[in-house]
Amino acid sequence: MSTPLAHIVDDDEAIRDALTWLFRTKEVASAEWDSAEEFLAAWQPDWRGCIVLDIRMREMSGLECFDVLQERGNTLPVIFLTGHGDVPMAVSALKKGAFDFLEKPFEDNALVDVVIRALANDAKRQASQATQVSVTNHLALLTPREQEVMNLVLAGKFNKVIADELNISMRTVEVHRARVFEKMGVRSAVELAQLLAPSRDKGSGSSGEH
Amino acid sequence: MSTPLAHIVDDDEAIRDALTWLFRTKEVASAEWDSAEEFLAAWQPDWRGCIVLDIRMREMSGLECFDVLQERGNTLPVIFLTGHGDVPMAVSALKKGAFDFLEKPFEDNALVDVVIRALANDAKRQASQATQVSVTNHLALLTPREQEVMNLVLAGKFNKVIADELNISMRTVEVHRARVFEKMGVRSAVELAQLLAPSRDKGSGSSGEH
DNA sequence: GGCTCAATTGTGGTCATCCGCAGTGTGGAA
DNA sequence: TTCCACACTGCGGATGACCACAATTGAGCC
Repeated sequence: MSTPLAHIVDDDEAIRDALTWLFRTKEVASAEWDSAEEFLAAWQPDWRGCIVLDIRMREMSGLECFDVLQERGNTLPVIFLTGHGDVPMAVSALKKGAFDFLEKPFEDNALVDVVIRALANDAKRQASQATQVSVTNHLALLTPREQEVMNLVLAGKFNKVIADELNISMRTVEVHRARVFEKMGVRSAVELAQLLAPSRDKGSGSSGEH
Repeated sequence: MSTPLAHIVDDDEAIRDALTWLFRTKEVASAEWDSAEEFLAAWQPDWRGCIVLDIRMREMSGLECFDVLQERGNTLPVIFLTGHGDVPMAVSALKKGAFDFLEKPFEDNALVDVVIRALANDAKRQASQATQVSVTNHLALLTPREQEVMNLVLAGKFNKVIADELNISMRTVEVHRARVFEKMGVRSAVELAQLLAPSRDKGSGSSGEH
C-alpha cells in the first residue's frame, strides 16, 4: 500500500521544484516526474493521492497522458495546469473526468486547496471502495452452489421454494444458507441484503454520463 | 407531467429564432425565454428536458441564473452558450454541475448533439428517480411508530428485541411489521432491505464532490 | 487406498415469524 | 358526541428458520 502523494508531472524543472517546495510547506507529500512517459511507465493502479499534470510538455502532452491513464482505469483525481488553455480544452478535460483545470498564473493557495480537496476525494473514494473489495473477496469464498442458493435467498424465496427450484431437499438448502451467512460474516438475510445491495448492478457498466 | 423541452434562454431574438428553427429541424421540442428573470419566474421543479442558457444577457446573467436554479434544486441539464468565455468561468460552471459549455461560434450539429445527449441524460435520471420517489411516497404512508419498527427490523433485530427496546409487546411489533410490509408492497424483510438499500444515505446531503 | 471437501439428506427439536380472532385506550375530526 | 386512525395487547395455531447429531456419495489429491 502506497502513501498518498501529489504527483507533479511537468517537464519544467523550475516549476516542479517550486511546486514541491509549495507542497512541502503545506505538509502535502509529493513526487516529481519530468515527463508524461516516465510517469506512465511508473504508474500503478494502486497508487493513492492525486496527479498535477501540466498540459504543455515536450513529448506527450498532459491531455494525451490523461487519456492513457483513463484507459488504464486510473481513479486518481487529475488536476490540469496550463499556460494558455482554451475553453474547449478545459471543458473536454472536465467532462472526461478531470478534477480541476487551472490556468497559469494561479495563486499558490488556490492550487494547494484544490490538491487538498483532491487528496480528500481520493481518500474517501478509496475508503468506500475498500469495503466493496472486501465483500467481493468474501463472495469469492462461496462455492457455486452456495452462490446459487444465496441469490434465491436474496430474491426473498422460502427455503422450501429454493429446494424445489434446485431439486434438492430443504435440509440441504438450510446447510448452504448457513454456510453463506457464515462465510459472509452476517447473521441474517437482511444483513446480507444490505451488505450486497450497493454492489449489485445489473445494467451497463459505463462510467461517464456525458 | 410536462413534455421534455429544450428551454432556450437568450435575450437576443435572432439567436432564439435561429436555435428554435435548428431544433425544430432536428425534431427537438423547444421553448423560448427572452430573459433569465422570465424563465426563473415560470420555472417549475417538475419540468423535463434541458436548458440552453446564454451567459451574457442584459439583466441577470446566465451564470447567476444557473446559481438560482441550483439553489431551487433544479435537475435539468444546463448547457451554457457564451461569446467570450474564459477558462475559469467554464471550469467553475462545469464543476457546479453544468452539462456543457459551448463557445460561439459553434457548429449547429455540435449543439444539437449536446442537447440530445442532455435530453437523454435527463430522461434517464428521471426514470431512475421515479422509483426512488415511489419508495419515498410509500415511506411517507408509514406512521411514526411503523417507521421506528421498520428501522429496527432493517437493523436485523428480532421482534423480541425490538419489543424490548420500544417497551411494547411482541404482538404489537408483529402488527407494525406486517403493516410496514403491506404499505411498502413487499413480502419479506429481505425485499424491504433491497428496496431501501440504494436510498439509505446517512452522511452529508451535499450533491457535488468538488 | 486413505484423505479432504463439496454436496447431499434425514430426524427431532427450539425459536421466530406470520396471522386470525378479539379487545382496550386515546386523541382528533366531523 | 360519534367516528376513526393509531397504538397497544393476549391467545393459539400454522409455518418457516436454525441447529445439533448423524450419515452417504463423488471428485480430486498424496
